[in-house]
Order: sequence, then C-alpha cells, then structure tokens
Amino acid sequence: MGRWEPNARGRLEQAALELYRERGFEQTTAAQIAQRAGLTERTFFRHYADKREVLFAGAHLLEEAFVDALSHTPETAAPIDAMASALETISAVFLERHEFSRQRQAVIVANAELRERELIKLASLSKALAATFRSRGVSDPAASLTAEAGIAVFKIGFERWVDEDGDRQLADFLRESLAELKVVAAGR
Amino acid sequence: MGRWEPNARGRLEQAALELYRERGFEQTTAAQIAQRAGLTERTFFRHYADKREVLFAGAHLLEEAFVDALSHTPETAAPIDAMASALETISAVFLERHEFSRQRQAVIVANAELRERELIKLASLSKALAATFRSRGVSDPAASLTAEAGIAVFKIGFERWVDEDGDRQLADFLRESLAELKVVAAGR
DNA sequence: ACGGTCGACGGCAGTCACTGACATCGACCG
DNA sequence: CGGTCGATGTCAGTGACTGCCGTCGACCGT
Repeated sequence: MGRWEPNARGRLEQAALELYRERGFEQTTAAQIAQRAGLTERTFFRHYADKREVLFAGAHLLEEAFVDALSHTPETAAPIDAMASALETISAVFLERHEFSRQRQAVIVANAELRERELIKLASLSKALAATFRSRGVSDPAASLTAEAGIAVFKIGFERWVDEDGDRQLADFLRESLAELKVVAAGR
Repeated sequence: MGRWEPNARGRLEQAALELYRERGFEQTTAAQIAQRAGLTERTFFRHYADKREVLFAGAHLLEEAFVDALSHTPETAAPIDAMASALETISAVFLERHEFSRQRQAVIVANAELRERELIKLASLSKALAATFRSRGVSDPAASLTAEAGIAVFKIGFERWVDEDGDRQLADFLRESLAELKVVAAGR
C-alpha cells in the first residue's frame, strides 16, 4: 500500500457531488470537499483547476468518444447522417447512467456558474466535431453548422431524457430531436 | 451639476474594455477599472455582478430586440422563416458597430471565462426565443430546436462577420449561414 | 543494502474577486 | 429649513485560487 489512499480524484468527485447536492454549489467550499475526501484544499486544486471542474472531469471522455464515433462513420455519408450515427453511438455511453446523470444535471441546472461551464464544454465538443468534419472534406460553414446543430440536438434530447422517469433510452430522444430539427429546417 | 460625474456605467464599461484590451482580462483588477473610471472598486460591483458582466451590459438589449423582432413576425409563418426574419431585423443593430464588435469580440475570444459568459447569454437568448415560439403555438421540441438553430446561425454568422475586413453586412453572413443550415439539415 | 530521484501530498502566505455594514453628502421634497 | 433618498466611499471579512517549499514512501540503479 502506498503512502496515500488510492483514487484521490474519484474521492474528490464523489465528495463534491454529494456536497453540492446536500448544501448547494455556492454553499460548499473547496476545503469541505477536500476534507470529506480525506485531502487538503491545496490538493483539490492540484487535481481541478477550479471548484466547477470537479463535476466535468468526464467531459473530455465524452468529447473523445463523440469524435471517435464521428470518425468511424462512412466518409461518403452526408454530414447530417454521420452526425445521426455518432449520436446513436454516443448514447450507449449513458445506458447505465440515468440516475447519475439526473443527479449531476440537477446540480448543474441549479447554478449559473455550473451552467456556464457546461455550455463551454459543449462548445468545445462542437469545435472538435466541426474539425472532424473539416478533416473529412466538409467545408465551413457546413462543418460548423452541422456540429452546432448536432450539439443542439444532443442538448435538447439529453434534457428531455434526464427529465423523464420512464425507461425510454437516450437514443430515442436524440432520434426524435434530430427528426424534429429536420422538419423545422425544412420550413414545416 | 450633481455630486457625481454622470454616466458612471458608461465610464466603467469603456475603462474595462480599454484595460482588457491593453493588458488582458485576467491581468486587470476591478480596482483598476474603477480607478480609470474615477470610482472605487465597491462601486464597480454595485453596477456589475462580476468582472465579466461589464462587457455584457448590452446583452439584455439584444435579447429584447431579438424577441421583439420575432414577435413582430406573422404568426402564420413557419418557425424557421420567422427566425430568418428576426435575424434580418436584428442585424440592423450592428450596422454601425463593426469596429466596436471586433474589439469586444477579440477580448472575449481571448479569455475562457468571458467565452463562458457569452455562451450563457446566448443560451438565455435561445430560451427567450423558444418561449416566444411557444407563446405563438409552436410546441416543443420544435420551439427549442428552432431557437437553438437560429442562435447557431447567429453565432457562426457573427463570427465570420467580425473576422471579415470587407464591407459585407452582418445580414449577408446570417442569410448565408441560415441557407447552409437548411442545406445541411436536408442531408446534402 | 544504500543513496538519489520522483511523485503526490501538506502547510503557509499572499492576491484578488466579491460582500455586508455603515458613513457621507448633494439633490430634491414638503 | 429639516428630512429623506440615492449614489458613492470606507472598511473589514470570506473564500477561490496560486506560488513556494517541505515531507516522505516508492522506486531505481549500483
């Protein structure tokens, strides 16, 4: 056994989610999170750039998976179809995470600073997707617009999935949302 | 003449933009902004909730104007056409503000915290537009998706307009961007 | 087995964003 | 002319975040 308990980041992330749920994001200090995780405030800030980031550690994984999914789509497909396929693939990531997503999203929605952070993560994701499209020969502004549209579909589908009590899968909501976007864009 | 110089907010906003351009957002303290405006730090925070907000004072005006433009669109129009019309109307707001927009946008793009703030302002705008659609009988998720798509069009068109040196108007870029979105959504 | 390096963490002092409480004083009102 | 009000100043405090340095098991080469 090492000098320190293992999985410091995991403990910090769990402690943070717990405290943010118990007393709210603003009423929680970094020192409290660190203490619950058996660490010090200084160590908290070694792992996370700020108090919000501890909730978004998984964002880069989502981004990687999303870009990966898009990359593994036939180059000949129309951008919107590639996006549809990537959305389909990505929803698998959330199959076993409805409850966790619900809790985390409730915390985020309740605080403006956390919403800001979520938005910039989605914007980063959008940029990455646009870059992927460009590397596949889609030119701007089509690349950026398809990426933005895909993120909008994801955002709205995800919101609705999280709000649902039922057993419908995320993929259902994403398909529905994308279909509606097509209808709307067609001017109907 | 009153006890204080008039237009404290205007002075603060100009001082802030100047300093953010001169030395960067992070390297500027609230006290410095206040001092250049002939005020104290405490007064700065009475006018703006935080250091970023001083750059976004006009955001609620844009939101009002945008919602207003959308409201004054024929109810019988398809949502996407109403959005197109609103975008057209809104671009008039920026007719005389290319240089100002360029400077401000350069500051924002250079700093992640400011980008976050911009994103949440756009998200707020999107919510307001979606609510307007709903009040006109468009149901969700079409209302939310049209709003999000419109904001995406605005964002991308605006970026390109700001980057341009030429004399093309914002409205041109918005039309182009919207047209491209329609093409993309149609799967071409 | 031993000295040296390294990585993860603790401790501490400091800056700055932001806040609450209270004081000031021209403008304006009756 | 006294009283109220609104915009600002003053001051003390909290907490987010950072730089710097110290600690000490793990690990590595000899």
